[in-house]
Amino acid sequence: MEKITINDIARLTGLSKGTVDRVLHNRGEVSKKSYQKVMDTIKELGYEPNLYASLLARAEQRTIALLLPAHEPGTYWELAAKGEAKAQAAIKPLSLVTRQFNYNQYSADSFREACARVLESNPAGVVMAPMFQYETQVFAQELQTRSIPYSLIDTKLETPGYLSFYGIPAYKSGYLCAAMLIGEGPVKEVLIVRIMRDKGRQSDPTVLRRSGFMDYMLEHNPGCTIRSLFIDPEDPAATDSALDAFFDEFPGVRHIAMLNSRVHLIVPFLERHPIDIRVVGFDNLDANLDALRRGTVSALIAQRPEEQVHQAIQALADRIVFQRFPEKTDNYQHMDILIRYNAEDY
Amino acid sequence: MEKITINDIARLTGLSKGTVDRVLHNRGEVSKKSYQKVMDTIKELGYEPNLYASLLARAEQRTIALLLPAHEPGTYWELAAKGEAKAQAAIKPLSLVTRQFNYNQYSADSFREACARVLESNPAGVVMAPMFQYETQVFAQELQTRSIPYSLIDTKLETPGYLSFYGIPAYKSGYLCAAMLIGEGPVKEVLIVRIMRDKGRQSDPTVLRRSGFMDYMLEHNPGCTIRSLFIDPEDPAATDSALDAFFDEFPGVRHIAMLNSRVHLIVPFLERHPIDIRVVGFDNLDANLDALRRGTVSALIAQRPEEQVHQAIQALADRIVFQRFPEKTDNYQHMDILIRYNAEDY
DNA sequence: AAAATTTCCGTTACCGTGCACGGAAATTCA
DNA sequence: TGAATTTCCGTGCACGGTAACGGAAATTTT
Repeated sequence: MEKITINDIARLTGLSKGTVDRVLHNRGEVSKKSYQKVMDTIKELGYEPNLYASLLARAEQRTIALLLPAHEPGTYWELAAKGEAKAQAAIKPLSLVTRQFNYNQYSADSFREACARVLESNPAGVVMAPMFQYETQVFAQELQTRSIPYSLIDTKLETPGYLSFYGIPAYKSGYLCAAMLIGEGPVKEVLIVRIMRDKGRQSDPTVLRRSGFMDYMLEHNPGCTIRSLFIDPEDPAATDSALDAFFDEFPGVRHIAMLNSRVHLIVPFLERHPIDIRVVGFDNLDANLDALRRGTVSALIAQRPEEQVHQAIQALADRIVFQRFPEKTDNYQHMDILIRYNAEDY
Repeated sequence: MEKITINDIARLTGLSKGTVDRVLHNRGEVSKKSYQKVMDTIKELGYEPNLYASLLARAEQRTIALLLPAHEPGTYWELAAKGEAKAQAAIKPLSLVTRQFNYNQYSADSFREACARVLESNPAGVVMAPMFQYETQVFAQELQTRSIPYSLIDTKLETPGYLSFYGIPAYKSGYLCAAMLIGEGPVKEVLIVRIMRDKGRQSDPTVLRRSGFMDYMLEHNPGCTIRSLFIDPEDPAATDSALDAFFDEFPGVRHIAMLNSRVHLIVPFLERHPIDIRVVGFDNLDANLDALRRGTVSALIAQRPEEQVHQAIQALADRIVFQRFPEKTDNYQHMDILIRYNAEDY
């Protein structure tokens, strides 16, 4: 089981390793005859280049671009950004670094502009959390022509030739949310609190999540009335009064779901009005975890965005450095259920 | 931002790279003074060895030994063994391989014998799931004198100089189990099904788990009667009749907990007797997951043993190859709550 | 046919570490 | 004090590829 090296090939073909190298990277300047001879004996001996030697000789640092929505402290995308740090450490020994590019998740223009910046940086790979179907496709197309591999996280938009996807199944997460909210028991009415800005937009995962929620309700609790209330994350006072007005009108509601990461927005209201309400939300933001530990929120469904970026970066690194392709393209992750008693070590 | 190499260190200290190398791998033959000087400038310049060059130069394979209880198909320890495969792939580029050594978890002799085999194989590191306090300490001692780093998983026994521990907090897991079983509601009586063989043994995590369970009951439901039933995993018929007898005597019981991974053992009984019983168990064995999906088991608390071995191996690899020490020695993992609706993508 | 190109290939100096080998300096022994 | 060890350290090759450089051979141009 001897290791075949480039020198063996050179010796056997009667050529020099310089020529063999030229063949391997087909950068020309080799006669047809020599080319064939080298290719043949490579195949015959099953030669495989030594990655380390190759990387050592090249010794350049390549970078993986991270294309994420801009994030304020304490918001969902900040969690994702945290995964970058972990991944950094892991890929550093591979001479890879990451670099983050942000865009405004409510502006396609800003996304386009961020894409341009990414391309300009000439990355070895890209991890992105896409929001805009069309723009993302255009970008993916461009990446493909430049043969830059890319992975998707969070939202799986249909784009050509992505290396891998990491995220939770959106529909099922809504279904699970409903199950956590009402269980099997009959409930007369539930409230879904939604974000005003999302009203027109209806991003893909939000729609799917709500549809999973609705289906669970239909299957397990068809008689239940589902009410909606829109709040403005920028305006806590308005949020409070909207909730006040809502409970004036529908005082019997005892179950609230929020299908996004913003459940902490309604926590102040809930804690001022000591009615026993069951509340289920998403994602392990610090503010959410605090509310969970205090008992104001009953359960959270968490999707570990840190893990998503971590794994996506890892997959890209494997592809870039080792030419390894992931076994599965679509990696749906486990949805974590957090309650008061298992949130501590999270 | 120039890359610091071993030559830079040599030049700056006025020594040769041979000496620097000896310091880096502390294989002696270096005077105290030189050692200090090298260490200082390494730290000062933030030198990090080039992985590729190192691997290229060495090109030998070292092995990490995995010391686990022997596992039949479909048992808890089989899950742990699965983590080995994942870790294999990750550490392969580091010229590391893993090798598994098994012992009978009910025989200290067999453990001792397995330890001997591990030592004989001269591993670069050891990951072990210990069961026997005394024997484990002896073994750990021996590893230390040979300066072989080791990590613990699953059960944290007090041993000298372990590199890291990965597992779930045993006490809290029992507490959580009780919470999942009865929630806040008052319950008159619950049944804990236990494994006969464990009766005398009382391994550390089992005791802690039960005590967490009891404390939750005491705090949230003091009036509840807690009954125990011992079953023999080797004898399904006896298990069935024991359960039959139990429910003849206490027909009112509607809540069952099993504080180990064997909840699947009582599933056949439960599915033949269509009483609406809430059942909570541990660990994502296939048989348990199936029962969960069918609704026979209400919830499982999973501890991802695959992750435990994976991370433990990774930590060891970091230590062995990069001389990097983990930030935290004790890594308590998150306890996953599995119910019917989030078990699919697990 | 000589000169000018072009094509093709071998040589060689790296890349950053690991480690065997041998020798100088310091220490211990006789 | 000289010999024998021991301690400590430098030298130099190996690991397997990469790519610049320059030169010989083949081809084209004048």
